[in-house]
Amino acid sequence: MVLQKRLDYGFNGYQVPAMPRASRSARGRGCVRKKVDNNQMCAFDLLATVAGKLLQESEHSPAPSNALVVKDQHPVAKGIVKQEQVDEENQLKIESCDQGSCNESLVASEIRLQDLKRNNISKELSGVQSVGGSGHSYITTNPEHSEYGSAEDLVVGKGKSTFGNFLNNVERHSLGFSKCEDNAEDGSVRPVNIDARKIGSVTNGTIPDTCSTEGPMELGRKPQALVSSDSSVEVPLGRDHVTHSSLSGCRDDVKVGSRDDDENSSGCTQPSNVALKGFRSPPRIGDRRIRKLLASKYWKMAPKLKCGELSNSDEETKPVHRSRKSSYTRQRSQRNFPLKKRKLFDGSSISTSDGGISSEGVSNSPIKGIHKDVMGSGATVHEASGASSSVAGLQAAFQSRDSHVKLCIKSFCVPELFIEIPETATVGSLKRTVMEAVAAVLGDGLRVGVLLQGKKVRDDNKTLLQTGICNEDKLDTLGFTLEPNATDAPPSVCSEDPSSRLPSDTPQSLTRYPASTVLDPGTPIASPDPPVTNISNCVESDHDSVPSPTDMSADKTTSDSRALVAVPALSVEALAVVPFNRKSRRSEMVQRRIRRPFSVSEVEALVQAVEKLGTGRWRDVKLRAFDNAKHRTYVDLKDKWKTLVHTARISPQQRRGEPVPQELLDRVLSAHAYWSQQQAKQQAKQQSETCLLL
DNA sequence: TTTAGGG
DNA sequence: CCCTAAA
Repeated sequence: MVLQKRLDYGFNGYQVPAMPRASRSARGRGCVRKKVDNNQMCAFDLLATVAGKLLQESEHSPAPSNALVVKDQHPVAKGIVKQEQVDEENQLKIESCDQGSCNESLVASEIRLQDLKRNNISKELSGVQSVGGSGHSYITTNPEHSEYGSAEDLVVGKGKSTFGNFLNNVERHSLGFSKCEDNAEDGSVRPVNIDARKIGSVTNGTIPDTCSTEGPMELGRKPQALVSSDSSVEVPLGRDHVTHSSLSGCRDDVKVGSRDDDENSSGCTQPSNVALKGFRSPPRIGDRRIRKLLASKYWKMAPKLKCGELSNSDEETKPVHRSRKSSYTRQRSQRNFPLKKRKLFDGSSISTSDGGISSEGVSNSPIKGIHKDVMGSGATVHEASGASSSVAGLQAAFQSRDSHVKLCIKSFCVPELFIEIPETATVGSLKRTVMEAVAAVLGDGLRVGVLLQGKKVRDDNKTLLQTGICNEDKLDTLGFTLEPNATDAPPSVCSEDPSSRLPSDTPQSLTRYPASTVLDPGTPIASPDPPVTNISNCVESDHDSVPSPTDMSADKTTSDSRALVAVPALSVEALAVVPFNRKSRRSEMVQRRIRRPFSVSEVEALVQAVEKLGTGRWRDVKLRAFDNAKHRTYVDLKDKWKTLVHTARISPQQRRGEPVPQELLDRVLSAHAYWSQQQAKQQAKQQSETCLLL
C-alpha cells in the first residue's frame, strides 16, 4: 500500500441540471473534485462522495426549464418515444434507452397525450414502447410519414417530429445486436422487424393498467449492451467498445407496475397510480386519464456541463474550518434550505387529491456513461451503454498521474419513474410533473453503487486498491449505479440476506414516491431555489462526518470502517415506500433530509461522548464528537441516543438496520441509567432546596 | 439557540 | 428524521 498517495476524483458532468447561476457558489460549478488519501479512500467513501454530489445537485436542480431527457432503460427492449417540442426552452424529450443488462422484466414506457394544441403540438401524441426480445426494439414513427422522423432520427434525436400515433404509424425495429461490441463502434443499429402485436400494451389508444408489464416478457434472450446513440450526450463516442454490459445481475425480474400480488419481495407489487387531480381540463366521460409509465430507469437530465472540465482548484473542496460561532448556525447552513424555501412558492394549492406523481425507482440505474479525462488531455471516452459504464483509456493516465484517478460520470440515470397524468394535461404540466417526479426521486435518498466488471462492489470498506478500482484493467469496467435508499424499507423485506434470493448480483428494488405534486398546469413550478450549500461542502461533510472523538484511540474499527452514509448491504431488494409530500400542497416540496443511518463508529463516538457528558448536553456532545459531521445536528444525536436506548432494550431479533455491537448497547444502557440517575438526583436536590426555601 | 419530547 | 413548545 502506498501511503500518502492521493486519488483524485473529479466527477464532472453529472447530467443533472446545473444550478442556477446566481446561486451557484464559486466552488460548485457542477464539478466535484475530491482528494483523498489513497490509503484512506475506501469504496464507501467513493460512494458517499458520489451520492453526496448527486444529491447536492438534485437539490439545486429544480429548474423546470432544464431540458429533460427521459430515458427508459429497458432490459431487453429499447423503445424510443421521443417528443421534441418547438419550445426549446421547455424541451422535453422522452425516450427510452436500453439497459442492456436485465434479463427479464419488461419495462414499458407508455405515453399518450392528447389535446396538445395549447402547446403547439397539434398532433396527437401517443407512444408506446415495450418490446421484449433479445435485442432492442425501437418503436418509431413511420419514416415515410412526413410528420415523423425516421427511426434513426428518433434514436439520435435529430428529428423534429412529434409523436405520431404509434398505433397506426409505427415501425418497430428490433435491434438484435448479436453482440453489443458489434455496434459499439458506430452506434449503428440493425433493425429487425418484429411482430408489432407483441408489443401489446396499448389498445385503442388507451393503455391498460397492466401495460407496464404486458410486453412480451417471455422473450428470454439475454439482452446485450447497447451503445445508444445518445443525442443528449455531447461527448463523442470513444473508440472503446462497450464492455458488454450486464450490470451483472441487473436482472430486472421486477415486474414494474405488475399486479402480481406475490411479488412482494420485489417490492413493486402495486404501482402507485394515483391519479392526478386538479387539472383544469374538464373531465371526460370515462376519464381517459392515461397512465404514463415512464418506466425509465434512465432519466437523464440534459447535460449542462461538459465533461472534461475539471476543476483545478483544490481549495474549492478543501474542508473549510468554520469558525466556532455556533454549531446551530453551521448546522443550519447545511440543511435543505432550498426545500424549505419552496414553501413560499407552492402556496397556491391545487386541488390535488392524494398523490399525483408516483414514481418507482428501480434499484439499478447504472450511470449512463463514465467519462474519463485522461490527464487532462481531454481524451475522453463516453459510453452510452446503459449497462456497466466502462472507463477506458486511462492506463497511461492512471500511472502517470501517480495514483490519481479522474472519473467523470457522464450522467446518472434516475431510477424508474411512474407518472400518471390526464391526457388533457398540457405538456407544460407534464414537464412539471416529470420534474417533480425526478426531484422526488433524487431528493429522497439515493445511494450509489459501484460496479466493477459488472459486479457490484459490496464491501464498502475495501479500498480502491483492494477492489481493483485502481487497477487499470478493471477501471475499464467501473460503473456506478443509483439505487433507492432502501433504508426505509420494511424490515421484513430487507432483513435477510438478499443474496440468497437474488441469483444475480444486482439488487432489485423499487422505491415508490407517491407525490402529490400536481401543479396547476398554468402555474409555473416553484422557482429554482437558490442552493445554499455547495457541493464541496456536501462532499466534505460526508468525509468529515467521521466522528473524531478526542480520544478514540480505542476505536477498534479501522479508519476504513467509518461509514457515513450507511449502505445497508441487506436492503438491496427492499421496497422503500417513501411518502412524498402526503400532507398538503403547501409543504409539498419540503423534502426530508436524506436518511443517514449512524454507522457503528458513529455510535461508538456518540456513546463515548454521552458517557462523559451526559444526556442533557447534546450541543456539547455534538461539539465533542461530531463537530466535523455537519449533517449530524445535536437534535440528531439526541434522537439517535433515544433510539439507541430503545434498541438496547429490545431483543436483538427486533432490531434492524446495521447491527450495533452489544457492547455498545450495554454501554448505552449503563450510561443512560447513570445519567438518568444523575438527573434525578439533581432534580431531587433542587426540589429539596426549593422546599427548604418555602 | 438548545433542550426535551412527541410524531 | 421532523416539528415545536419551552426554556
